Amino acid sequence: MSSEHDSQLLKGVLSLLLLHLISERESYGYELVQRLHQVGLTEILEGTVYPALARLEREGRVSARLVASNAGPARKYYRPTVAGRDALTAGTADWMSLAAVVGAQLARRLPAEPQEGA
Amino acid sequence: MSSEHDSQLLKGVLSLLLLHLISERESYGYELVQRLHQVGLTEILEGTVYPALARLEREGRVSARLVASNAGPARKYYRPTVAGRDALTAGTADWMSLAAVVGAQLARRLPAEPQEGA
DNA sequence: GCCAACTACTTGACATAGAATAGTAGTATA
DNA sequence: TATACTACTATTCTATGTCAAGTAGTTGGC
Repeated sequence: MSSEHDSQLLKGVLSLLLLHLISERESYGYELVQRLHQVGLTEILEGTVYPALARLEREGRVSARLVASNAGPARKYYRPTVAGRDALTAGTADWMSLAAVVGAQLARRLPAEPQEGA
Repeated sequence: MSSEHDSQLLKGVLSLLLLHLISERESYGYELVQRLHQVGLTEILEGTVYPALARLEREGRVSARLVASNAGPARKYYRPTVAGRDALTAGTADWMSLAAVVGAQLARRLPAEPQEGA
């Protein structure tokens, strides 16, 4: 349902999600795209994820290591650095507090509509 | 607390909030900045809100009328158009569903931490 | 009547980050 | 060696928030 013209809404959230996912389990770009699709973000493309990972690496929030694959080119596995975990914690708090405000405002428009996103 | 380096997190959300606020009550730019500050978004500047309103107007999502003020220049009062209300409804649904996913993911990082953002 | 202060809106240069698209390269299989 | 799938890289475009400055109307002190 919906989630077709998010575009801007994803800004800033994607890097947070990526940090979270690799913090749950070391992962590589291609797989991260699939994991994002699995949790419902089906419109996120490789061309969005790879640059985001490169940004995170350049900023020192994730570290990467190449691991040979038996089904294609080597995979670049990412895991958060200490700075990455800090950023994730801070970013999560940021997002939570903004979401609380936004949610409180926008929720008024959906008086008692059942949500199935949980 | 926090809400200091949101920057990107606000993308797309601001126009939604503006549509919501003027849909609650017709309002003008200067006042909208103050209303945003009141609900907790204290870092939003005029230079952010006015261009956002101009964009919404250019896109036909809000209409504006000038009303003379007794304490300064004329105020430009905004209210949503039909397209604006549609955009608000669609955008709210979009945000809610994204927030559900993001919240479900990120919430795991804060097992039982009390939130005071409500 | 002029100047300061406050209200309110406008504008333009800038940075960030996601979208779109294409391209490169490794492995396997036929 | 050609095809298909996996996986990463590179380039360009665009939307939108930030920053900073500026315009203009009203009021009040002097």
